[in-house]
Amino acid sequence: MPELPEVEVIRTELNSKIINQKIKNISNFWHKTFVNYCQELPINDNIINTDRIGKYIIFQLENNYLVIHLRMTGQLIFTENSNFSTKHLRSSIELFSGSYLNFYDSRKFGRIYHVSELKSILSNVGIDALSEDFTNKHFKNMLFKQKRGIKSFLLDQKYIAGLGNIYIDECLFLSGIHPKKLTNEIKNKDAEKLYLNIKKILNLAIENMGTTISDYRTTGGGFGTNQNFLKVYNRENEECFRCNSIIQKINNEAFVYIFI
DNA sequence: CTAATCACCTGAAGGC
DNA sequence: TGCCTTCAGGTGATTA
Repeated sequence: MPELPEVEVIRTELNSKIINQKIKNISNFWHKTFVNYCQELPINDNIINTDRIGKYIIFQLENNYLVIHLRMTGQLIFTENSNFSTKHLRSSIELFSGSYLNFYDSRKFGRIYHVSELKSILSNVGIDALSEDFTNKHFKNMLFKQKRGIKSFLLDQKYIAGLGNIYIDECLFLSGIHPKKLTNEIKNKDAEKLYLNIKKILNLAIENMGTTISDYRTTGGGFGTNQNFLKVYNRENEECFRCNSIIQKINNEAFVYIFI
């Protein structure tokens, strides 16, 4: 499912395609997908810039923003003409260039918000995991103030934004930390290791164009390749690469792995 | 405060 | 073939 790396690949690809393009029309085919907090649709607005916080993609318009969350199955597909599939098409942004940015979403969980202020949507979203302001010190401050399972903490977007099941499992595995380990009991050295692995694994996944397990696609409809390098996610009942024991799943929530 | 559960939705996969 | 159940899991709301 799309997490920070997938969303960042999509944002980067779109950046070169839609900046300085003018919106001609927006068509919506599922009543909940497009959430308009403004008076009108942003027709005739220029797309000035793109940004990303956690799993949210942000299009800065002239006076307001489009904020997109793909949730589980959302896809943003860019096409240069009107010859495209309408299966699972929930929203379509037509540009004056004749191109379309189409939002496909089989499960209908994804959203496009049209807002005049970002805080109306992003007020509960914490610091982006790849932000330069997200430092090791900042991480440890948040970590040691909590007393909860480390995976649950990392999943909570109000502290660190962008991590989901795939990359949390990979980061914890690489750091040798059990997903249910309590945050306040994690050793200083392990916390630092985890911090560095978060940055490392996210950046590697971006280089690999994201992880395609089922629905994630790049804006041209292509697959990522990072699924070929996963060490623990999606490997239930397979042998651990480190100790050869069998990887087990707990509560649909996390993976357990046994160390030598 | 945290944890657990449900709701939102659909399609794929597996059992019978 | 077909019906039924389970599972995938991001987020927000609700309950304990």
